[in-house]
Amino acid sequence: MIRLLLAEDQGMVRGALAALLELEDDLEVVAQVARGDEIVDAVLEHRPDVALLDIELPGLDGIAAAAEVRRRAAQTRVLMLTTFGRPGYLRRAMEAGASGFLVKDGPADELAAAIRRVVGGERIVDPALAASALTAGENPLTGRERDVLRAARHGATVTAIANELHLSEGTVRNYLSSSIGKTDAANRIEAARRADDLGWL
Amino acid sequence: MIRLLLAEDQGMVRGALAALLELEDDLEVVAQVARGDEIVDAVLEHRPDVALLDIELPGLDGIAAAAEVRRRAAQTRVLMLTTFGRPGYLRRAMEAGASGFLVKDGPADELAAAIRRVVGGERIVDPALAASALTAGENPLTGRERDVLRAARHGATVTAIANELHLSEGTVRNYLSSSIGKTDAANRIEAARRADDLGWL
DNA sequence: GACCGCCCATGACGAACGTCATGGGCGATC
DNA sequence: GATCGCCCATGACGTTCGTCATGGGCGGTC
Repeated sequence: MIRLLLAEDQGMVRGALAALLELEDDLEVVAQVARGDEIVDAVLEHRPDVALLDIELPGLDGIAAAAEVRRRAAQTRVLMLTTFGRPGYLRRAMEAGASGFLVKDGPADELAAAIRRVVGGERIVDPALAASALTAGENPLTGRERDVLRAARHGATVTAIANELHLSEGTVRNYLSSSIGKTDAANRIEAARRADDLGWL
Repeated sequence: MIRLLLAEDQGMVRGALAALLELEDDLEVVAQVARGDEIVDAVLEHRPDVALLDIELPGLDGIAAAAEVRRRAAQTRVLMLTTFGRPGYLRRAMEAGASGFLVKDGPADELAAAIRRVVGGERIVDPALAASALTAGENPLTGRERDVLRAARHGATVTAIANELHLSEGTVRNYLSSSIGKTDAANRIEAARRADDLGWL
């Protein structure tokens, strides 16, 4: 019997996935959590064989939780399950020690199959996603560049960003300019969008 | 036996929801589709009692599909099931003739309960969402204002928008300006974001 | 027929943005 | 100890953005 932990913030999706997995004779959902910061405690308490983690979760993102799980409960394998197949997500998930990376777009029967393969020691990666992760390359943004792009995502002005990050306005413009260059964008918004799509933020 | 059609673009979520619903003795999923433009044909072919529709679907959005279903197969009731509880979505879904509106955030057992109530002739709406739909009011944007905001969402420049919509640049700036005013925003990006959050685009 | 809202356009002006040059401080690398 | 990357800052310059005034065309309403 393969014991599973399920971390997913949308209640209906979480319940539905649990129903789907319980249909399989060899799978058993032993814990469900809705927040990223509840993952580690639940893993330590229930000791699942596989932790199925969404990435975008309240409290703590799934990738950070994955790293923590690997560190504190090495016998639990981590399988990421996400809506967004962003190259940077895949890269970071793998660096965090995940055993696999699935996008929710795929067919439903792929999930149980992937879980069994992960338990068998395999690492699961969507080939197309792996290719785009390789061509996209490393995240070229520096820490501050990520900061200003994150702040600029929803249309904040230079003044607002400067206040938020305690920087001078000129410095903010400089970081925005270099970020725009690195993302091949025409302006801050396109830069933020591209960086986000690549999982760089 | 309540016969269901399921429209949802993410394969794993669709399969999982089907598994969840099949657990109920009185529910039966008779058709599943991944695209909005496949909904009407599938409804006409399978004649479900309830069509469970996601809103953001490829091909045709779920609200437009709902209107079409009401028109061509009036005995099939429509229950919207979406990730985003946007006031404008709710309003438009109801205007399109939907019998209910659920967000995926809710508990999984709410889904089957809502389906049974919809079959019984009730209309299901999240109270909090209904309140925000009422306070948000009608969509104040004109057709062209929506057009330029949609085009501006991802950082397109005035020149790019003007070319895309075959307008002069001054006209585009005017529409952006009025949209910014109506959304209480400081710039085009914030305006686009707010309008999007309210389901106005 | 007057009025109103939406459409489209032009011109002008101040504010914000994106770029470039320049420079100092700091830790890591060689 | 020199080099390099990242951090932060300033000043200057040209471009784009957001606003306002103004006006014509067009369809619907009172």
